[in-house]
Amino acid sequence: MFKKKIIIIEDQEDLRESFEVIINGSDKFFVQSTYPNAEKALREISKVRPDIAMVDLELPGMNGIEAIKHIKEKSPKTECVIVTVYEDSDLVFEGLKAGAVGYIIKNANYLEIISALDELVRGGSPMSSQIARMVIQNFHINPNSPLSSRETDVLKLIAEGKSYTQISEELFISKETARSHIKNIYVKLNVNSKSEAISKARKDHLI
Amino acid sequence: MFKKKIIIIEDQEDLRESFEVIINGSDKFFVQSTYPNAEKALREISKVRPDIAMVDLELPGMNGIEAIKHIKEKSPKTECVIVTVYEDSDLVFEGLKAGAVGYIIKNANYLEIISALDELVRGGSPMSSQIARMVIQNFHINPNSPLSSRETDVLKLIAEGKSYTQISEELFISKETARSHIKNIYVKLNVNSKSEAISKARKDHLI
DNA sequence: TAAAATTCACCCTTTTTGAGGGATTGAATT
DNA sequence: AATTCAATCCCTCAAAAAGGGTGAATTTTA
Repeated sequence: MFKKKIIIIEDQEDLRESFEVIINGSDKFFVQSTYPNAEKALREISKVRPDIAMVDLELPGMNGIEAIKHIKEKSPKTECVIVTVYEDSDLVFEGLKAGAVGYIIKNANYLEIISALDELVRGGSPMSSQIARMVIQNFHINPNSPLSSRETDVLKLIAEGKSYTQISEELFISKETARSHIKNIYVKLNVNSKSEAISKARKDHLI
Repeated sequence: MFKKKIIIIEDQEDLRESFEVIINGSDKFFVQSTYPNAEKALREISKVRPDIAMVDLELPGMNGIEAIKHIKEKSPKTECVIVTVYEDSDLVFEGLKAGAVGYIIKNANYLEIISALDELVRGGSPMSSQIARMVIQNFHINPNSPLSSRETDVLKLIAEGKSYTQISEELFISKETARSHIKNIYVKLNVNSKSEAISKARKDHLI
């Protein structure tokens, strides 16, 4: 088994060093290099290609969210872990959306850090259940939808880019019926085009 | 503080009863009623309106996934928890997508069950880090996209239902350029319409 | 330097869209 | 019993959009 190559992007020197010591003390991981900001890390990421990047969310210059996006662009196989003081914040959620697969709390102890990294390489995502809830709620549909179930069916197909004709074929109704539903959807959502309907539907989690 | 009202939908009588005993032994929860299948539960759900529904995934008749969907329709405020033997499966993931907010393993002990329910009422989602990974990977984009960044920009707008003209306006390019990009997208994705492009893009997490 | 990405133009035909109308049936609620 | 709502279907019309083909200039990047 090869040790997993890790880089650390963290502006606080003490933290950077304590993480390094802890990780280098393990038998599964080693720290390849550390960076005080995202810019310096991004300059080398393509050559270094680490297995794991630990990214602080609050960095001078480019913030952690943007850093994660760039890392995933330049080195897609690198798994990003958020390092944060705030256990449960929207910021962590943004980081996960940007491409991170989990996060580590700044004041975590040796065991917590190593076990989080362990979970990671075993294909898991270390995160609190609060964050997990935020994540899954993102693809739960809104139970207070103003639309009828048939209208929701139609809207889903609209969101897949289907035309009136295609929708009518998939739902075994006439094209005119599909158009009727769509007109009613427009009235209920207060929009007047497919694209507006899709935007509103996604924003309000109607589909 | 009122105790949280729970219903259990589980076909195995022994499990149903042991869950009931465990939960009724806690000071924060009580079992209002139990059901051996989804159909019977759904007949009463609108009147009972439990705070929490514990739903087995493998039920005779209607399965747990469908049951969860129906529960969320009829009683949106009821939080569904999956009860399953398989800790990490696509089935659990499907249940979460259907509207569940977490899951409990069938052979969990008293403490695990109560702490999972506790996490739930505190706004968390009890789940393993393996499941968490599956969940977040659902909104990570594919780093091996065949599309250029500009093409991806265009595709995102297509997925919002935008027309050639709207796309050109939003990206400050001419309509013909937008068409060019779209034609190239069609070739790269091997499709020949907007709807096909959207389907493929979503399936492959290109957007 | 060569390849890829980004930009734009003009040809063409067919389909779709959105805005107006209106109508019927059946189920659920009051 | 009355009424509302969902779901189904039909019509017209003009404007917009879509999709296919072909070619080419410019910039960026590997």
